[in-house]
Amino acid sequence: MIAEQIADALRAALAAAGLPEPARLEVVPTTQREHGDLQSNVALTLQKDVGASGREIAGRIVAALEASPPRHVERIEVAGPGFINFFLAPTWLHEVLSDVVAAGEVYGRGRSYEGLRVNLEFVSVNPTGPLHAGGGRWVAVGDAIANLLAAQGAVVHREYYLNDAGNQLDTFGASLFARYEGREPPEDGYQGAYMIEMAERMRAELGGGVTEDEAREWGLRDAVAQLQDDLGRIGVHFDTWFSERTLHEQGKVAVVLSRLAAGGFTYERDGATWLRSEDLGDQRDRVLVRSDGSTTYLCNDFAYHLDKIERGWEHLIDIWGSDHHGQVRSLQVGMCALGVGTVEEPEPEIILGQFVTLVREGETVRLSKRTGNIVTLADILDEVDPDVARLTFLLQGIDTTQTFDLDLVTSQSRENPVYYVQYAHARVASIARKAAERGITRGPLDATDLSLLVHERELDLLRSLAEYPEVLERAAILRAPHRVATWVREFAGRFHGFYRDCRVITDDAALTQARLWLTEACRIGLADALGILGVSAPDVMERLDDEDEPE
RNA sequence: GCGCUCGUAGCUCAACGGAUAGAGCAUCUGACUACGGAUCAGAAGGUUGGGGGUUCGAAUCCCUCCGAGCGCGCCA
Repeated sequence: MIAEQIADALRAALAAAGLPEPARLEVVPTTQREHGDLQSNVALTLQKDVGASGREIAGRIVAALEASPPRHVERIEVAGPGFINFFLAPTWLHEVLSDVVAAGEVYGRGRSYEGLRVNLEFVSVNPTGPLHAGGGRWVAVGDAIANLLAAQGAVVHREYYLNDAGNQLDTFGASLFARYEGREPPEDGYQGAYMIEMAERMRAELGGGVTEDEAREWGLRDAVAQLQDDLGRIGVHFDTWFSERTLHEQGKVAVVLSRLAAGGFTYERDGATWLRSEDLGDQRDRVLVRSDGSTTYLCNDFAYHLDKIERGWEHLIDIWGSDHHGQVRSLQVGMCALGVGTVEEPEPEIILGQFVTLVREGETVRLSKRTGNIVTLADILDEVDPDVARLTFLLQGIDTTQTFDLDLVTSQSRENPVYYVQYAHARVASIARKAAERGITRGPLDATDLSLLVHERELDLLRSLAEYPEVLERAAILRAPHRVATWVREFAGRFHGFYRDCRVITDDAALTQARLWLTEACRIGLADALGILGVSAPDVMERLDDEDEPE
């Protein structure tokens, strides 16, 4: 990579000029063309240590650099308060094209997490009903993060934690049973209309004489089947559906309790067993075993996360809704007491996501599975492509609440950015088809004169491709798939601009060859980024007619 | 009351502590009888909620105030 080459040259120049080397030496793309291609702030960071102005230090560095200029560098200048700007010859971008094509499907992959065995748990909503629309955010984000980590060499396991034990399920069972018997569900039960349909299906399948226990079990299986169906429709597969019950059946919860007790982390009060979590850094102590002998969710969660470690996963990541932020510390300090993770690097890592606000006709739609006012993910998928749903959820970072306008996403789904990006991909494929029709095929890359690619549009595409590996790496490290979405939208925009200004198939055979290879590199970038996001990259898109235009 | 998260164009959102804060939508003006017009070019739109501080440099880090969301159970 050119940035590393220049960073190396900078280090040599610093040594030659008798200057110290900063802890972090940055060489990054410029934000403005007139500043060149790459910039370094190294002189600015040294001002205090060296006791000279940024411009003065930069001047000394540049003088040393120019004694033996790095490859591809045409010009170096000192700008502003002391930035060092590098103006590169287009040849560096032609090498990028070769790199992309040579790497093919693995272009952009990194090794930040090479070999790390990661267990990523996400979605994990209670099996008491369908996935609601906002849950789609966790589905899309979790799957994309899994892809990002895998692209950095991690071995990623997607896991769904099935809360098939505990109060929620009992309440759910009681509600279903009540509907089955034609009664209203309990006051604190599940009131949703889907429960009535579920009860009818159960009656059709099992007939009469069903007990409450049987109803709960049937409902559980039915709800899980629905969840799996919804997830299948949006194209997400979980490697493990982990049953909470097995933790109890295999005595894993009891083991956790005895280990914590043996470590002196627990005490008895008011007939309950408490964890000394405040001493460990939590806001207060937490109950592990209630006075009725049952274990709390937190206690079970310790057993669950310990089990993940025992199954061989080195790093645990959970994606939670922000309403659970109060539990993060409790879980992490407890795991620490159990010998998993440290204060500095706690396990599990928790990614907190803000909620989705659904808006319909300008009004916020309040969701509640309990009261039954629910818009499901399936409802959304009935109206839009899974690709549209996925990308919509991936457009923005998860640390702010997302407004999901149902009217916009459904009635104007054709204006969704997903089509903008997919269209770029389809255009590449279309060019290839058109070339084939005319009997033009790509020759060997090493026999292609890439130096013909000098149009600003062409160079912009290659600049984007050059940055892509770093975009992927940062997105993985920051757990921020929206960065990939941002990149691919910009890249698609650059492709559309190129398409307009640079005709690929022309009478100029040499230029046609070079541009065909360029479009191939673009295809690789588009397809890979879409793949990371879990969005398909079609070769053909349905033609839109004017009659389809909504008025 | 205490804690967590957030506040950027009319709207929805970007922006490794970097130079003049960027896109899309909406609005306005334009574009090839063309490799697919689900496209492209341009205009307009900002005191980054307010105020302090840290430093060469702050939307970003710290403090404070204002506003929003969410937590603070022997619920999950």
